[in-house]
This record gives sequence, C-alpha cells and structure tokens, in this order.
Amino acid sequence: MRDVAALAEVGIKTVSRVVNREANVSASTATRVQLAINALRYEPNLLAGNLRRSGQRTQVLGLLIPNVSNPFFAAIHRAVEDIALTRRVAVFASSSDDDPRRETEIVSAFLRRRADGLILATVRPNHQNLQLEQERGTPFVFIDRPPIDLAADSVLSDNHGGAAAATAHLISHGHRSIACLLARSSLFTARERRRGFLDEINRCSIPLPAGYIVEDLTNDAEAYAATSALLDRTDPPTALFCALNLITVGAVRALRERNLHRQVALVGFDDIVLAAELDPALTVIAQDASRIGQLAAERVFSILDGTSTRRQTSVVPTRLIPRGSGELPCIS
Amino acid sequence: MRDVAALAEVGIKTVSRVVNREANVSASTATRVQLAINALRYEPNLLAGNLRRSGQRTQVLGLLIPNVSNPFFAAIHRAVEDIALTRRVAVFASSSDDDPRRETEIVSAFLRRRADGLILATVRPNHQNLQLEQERGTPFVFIDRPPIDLAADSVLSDNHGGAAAATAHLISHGHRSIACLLARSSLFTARERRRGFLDEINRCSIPLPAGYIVEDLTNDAEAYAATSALLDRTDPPTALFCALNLITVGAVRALRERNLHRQVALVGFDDIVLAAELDPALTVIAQDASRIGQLAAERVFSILDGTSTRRQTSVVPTRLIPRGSGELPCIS
DNA sequence: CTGAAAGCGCTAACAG
DNA sequence: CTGTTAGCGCTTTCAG
Repeated sequence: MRDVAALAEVGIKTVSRVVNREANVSASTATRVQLAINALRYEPNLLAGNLRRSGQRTQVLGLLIPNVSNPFFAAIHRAVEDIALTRRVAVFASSSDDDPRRETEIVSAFLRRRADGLILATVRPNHQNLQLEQERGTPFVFIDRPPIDLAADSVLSDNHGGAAAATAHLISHGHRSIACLLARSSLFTARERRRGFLDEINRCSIPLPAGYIVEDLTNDAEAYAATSALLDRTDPPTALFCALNLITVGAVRALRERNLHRQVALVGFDDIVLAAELDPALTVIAQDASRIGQLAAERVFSILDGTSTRRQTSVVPTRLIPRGSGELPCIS
Repeated sequence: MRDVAALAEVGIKTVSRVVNREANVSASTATRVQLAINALRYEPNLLAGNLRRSGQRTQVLGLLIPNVSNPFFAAIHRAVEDIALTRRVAVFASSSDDDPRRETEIVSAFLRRRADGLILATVRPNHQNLQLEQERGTPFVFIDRPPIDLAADSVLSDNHGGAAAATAHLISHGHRSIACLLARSSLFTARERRRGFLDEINRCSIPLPAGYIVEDLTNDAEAYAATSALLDRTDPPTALFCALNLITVGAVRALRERNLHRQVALVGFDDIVLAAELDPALTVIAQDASRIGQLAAERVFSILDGTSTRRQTSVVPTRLIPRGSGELPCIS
C-alpha cells in the first residue's frame, strides 16, 4: 500500500480510501491511485485490515461437518458458501470424521483464525467449552444435531417425522414385519429416527420381534452384513427402513444378492444419486440439505448483524419420494 | 495476550514463548502462564501473529473447484484437507460453477486473504493475470485441467488413456457402432476424452456415423435428451461411452426408459454411488480423486518448503472397473 | 531465562 | 478533499 501511495504521489490513507471505496476522494486522485494499483498488481491485505477494522470481523465462516465428501453435508456446504459469497465472506470447511477429538482440534483452529461465526455438525457430548466464546460474541449455529448443554441456535431435519412417515408408508402397503437399520446411537439423528420408527410401530400395534432394530451401523459393509443376517432369519422382515444413505446402499446390495429386491420393501432416509434408476427404484425420505445450509448461514449473519432477536431451533421438513421400493406389497 | 501476561505476572513476550513452545522458559514460569491461558480461555490470534511472523505464512490454502458438492471434486477436497491438516493448515474451498468471472472473483478473494498456496480447477481461457503473483512466490497447482499460458505445476487424470481403454473395451466386446457423449468442449477433460475415444476408433477402423459424437452436454437432463435422440435414430449405436458422471446418469435413464439397458452397452467415466447395484451394474473408468488431491497438496507444500526442484505435470492413472454394462455383447 | 521497543499492513480518529 | 498519528495483537530484534 505504501508503494502504491508513493507511485500515485498521495498519502497512504488516500489509497486506503480508494481501495475501500470511501467517500471524499476526488475523481482525478482516485484514477491516479487506481492506475498505481493496477500497475503494481496490488491486492489489499484483508488480514491486516481486519486487525484494526471495526468489529474485528475477518469475513470468514468456519463449517465443521463429518466429511466434506459426504453428499448430504457437501450440499449443505454449497448452500452455506452461496449465502456467504453474497457478503464476500469465505468459508473454511473441515471434516471431523465424527471424532470428538478431531472436532475439538478443528473448532480451536477456527477460533484461532478468528472466524466470525461457526456452523457445526457436532459429535461432542458436551459444549460447555464453547460457552465463554459464545458470550464473547461468536455466533454458533448447530446443524443436523443440536448442542447438548449450550443455549444456541440450531437447524435440524425433521428426523422423527420423516422416520414416522417412512414407517407409516410401509405399514399402509400391508407390511406387519418391518426391520429398522440405524446409525450410531450416539448420534441425535439416529435416536430421533429410531423414535419416529417406534412411535409409528406402536401406534399401529405392529409386532416387533427381537433383533428387528439394528443399531450402530457405521458404513455400508456393516449394513450389508446386518441386512443379510435379518434376511436369513427364520422370520425375516418383509420390509426395511434404512435410516441413513450409506445403510441403504449396503441393504440394497444384500437384497439384490438374494434376489429379494423385488419382494422385500425398502424405504431409505436421504436421497441418493441413481436411486431412481434402480429396479425397483428407491423410495426415500429426502432431506433438504440446501435449506439447512441456507438457514444456518442466514442465522449466523443475522446474529452478527444483531437482527436475530432470540435463539431459535428450526426444523426443516423432509419429503417422502415414492419410487417403487417402498410400495412393494406384503406378499407373505 | 496482554491479559494473560498480566495475570501470570510476566512479560507479553514470555506468553508468546509459551504459546509457540519456544525454548528459554523455565518450567515454573511456563506452568504459571499456562494456568493463566486456561483461566482466560485465551486462543492466540493466528492472524495477528502471521502478520509479523517470518515468511508471512497464513497457514491457509485456497481450493477452487467447479462445485464443492460434486462427488469427484469433493473427494479431491477431502484429500487436500487431510494433507493440510498434518501441517495445521486450513483450507478455503470455493465453487466456481465453471464460470470464469466467478473464478476470477474467488481467486482474488484467496489472494486478498494471503493464502499460502492455491489449488485450482480452472475454467479461465488464460492465466497471465496469475504470473506476477506466482513470481512473488505464491504456489499455484492446477488440478484436473492444465493452465493455458502459465508455467505451473499440474495434476491431471489420464483422460486420454481412460477414454481409449473404455472404447477398446467396448470394441473388444464386438461393438462397431459406438456413440460418445461429452461435456463442454471448452473443458480440457472433455477434449482429452474425445481424443482418446477417436484415437481408438480410428486405430481399429471403426466407422463413425455423423452425430455419434455429442458434445457440450452440461447436465443429466441434456444427456438424457441426447441419448434418447441417439437411440431413436434409424441407425442407433449398440454401445455408449459417457465421458462424465452426470452424463452417465442421464444416459442410464434414457436406456431404462426404452428398456434397452440390457442390450446397449455402456461405459461411464468416473465411478458413481450405487453403480454396482444397477441392473446391469455399471462399468466405469474410475478416477483416483484422492490421489489427485493428495499430490496437489503435497506439491503446494514442497514448493513452499523449497523442496520442489522444477515444475511438474503429474498424470494420475484411471482404472477400468468391469461390472456388466460394458460387457454386454453386440447383438445386432 | 526474560522483557522492552519496533514494526507487520492496515484502519480509526482526528487535524488541516 | 487529504494526510498525520496512534494502535489492532502479535513476533522480531536486541538488550538485560
């Protein structure tokens, strides 16, 4: 900036004014400065500027998700990025692998870099450590999973409603023998979907044999094994509710291997690429990832702007997409 | 930091030493400082520190890709993140939507934030604007697509080899009537895959009717339409080479709609979730996205470390995964 | 082993 | 309309 000022033969503050499009610069001076900027290919140092700038804003958001390459969370990431871009804010996206230690490390890295706000899909069992930082004015918005012991904003999917809708859908097609495959029960989403499933099962007085609820599935291989075991029972289920996209993939593989994919009904949670091209096409409960990301980012900015009045928890609706696999009738 | 120093009753520089694990601090002083840090929940301001720190490193990388929620590029992102994490470097990931203007905007935002290095999947027709910045010492590594008129490192897939292998595979299964569906020809990858396809077609003296090469497909809907048109010809192809994951999705839909999916062979470029569960399962040319991301990140750091001797272009091999759709014999 | 002074590149507050 | 001075939070340099 000093070099630009020297070349344009003005004070350093005038350069600052031109760069920040402040008022009180004559047109002729402004063009002279702009010429110098172009000649020197000067890019202002945003970091240095923000150090002194009012509010100490860094124009940076931190986004913590289980995996940047998980389609659901990548879609959230994209939505956050789009909202941030309208305010010229950049986004740090990091993968926690659902590991609490890694999460702590990453959040600390965001804080060291003075991110203006954080959007977190957390796995930590508590969030007391964030309270002080929150009181200092850093907005925290929790997505997909609520904070445990911290009063903070959150944006969640309607996990309970979606799971209940999936279960009701299977029941309405005659099924009375429905198994449920779930992710790690330490995850809020897994517990909520379990609750939705059970509530509907109980409401309709559907019997639930021991072992029909399988929990703590972490990947498609485990889901494949669990589905295989279910199908090989003497009392196999006639329908499956798969409460996670990766679980659906594993279950489909097990069904196809036994040539049962046209007999055993299936509803998955979360939409998947090519789901419509399978035979039968997959019936799913779709989550609105874009909406979640959008709401979370808007929430961060409204807290930053002081527009947000009080803490909110938003629940984003899910949508049942019938495509075939969930409409297979009960044949036994 | 001043508050910590006051509480621990030491000089500010001593706090700095403890924070940065520098030598020359007595154990007793160190613990006193550490206690104060914990009490105040002090997080050092990395931005302020980097302003003066030698080398002016910000510990930040900028990653520009077409879309953070595209599975191929999201996998690259994840790999870059993992390499960066080992050096405590954070990653800005931004989506260009393959829009040159948006790309320019994003690159400039990275530069203003003084990213230590940039990894770019570019769509710009020229890169002269980056030359000065490169000479100033900022490492640029191009992924997926090489820079046009800038001497810089790049990490690419073996597009030509993969496309040739796909084509040879179809030919070896008896096909003599093969259509090729391609992405925007402004993209390096599309042109290379076209070249691979054509080279193999010519090498084997396979006839190529007019219209068998469809270019500039941007999404699955366009691919669906283009495939439909091909299949409705009086001389329809017996095999398809789909040079992009989204194109494969659209083509599969068109085939299934006509109930031709078990007759017309198909090889796709890029692997897809559920590809193995389709009927027939999809034969694809898989790219090694993780490897691309890993190599690119390592390259950035080796330039930063001064370890890299001279500019390199790495070509990451592709791999043909036969699953069924590419092995359908020619029946006409 | 410890701390005071200077300064990274920029903006805030004020004076001309 | 323009420039000067101080200082953001930290690291460097150098003197105790």
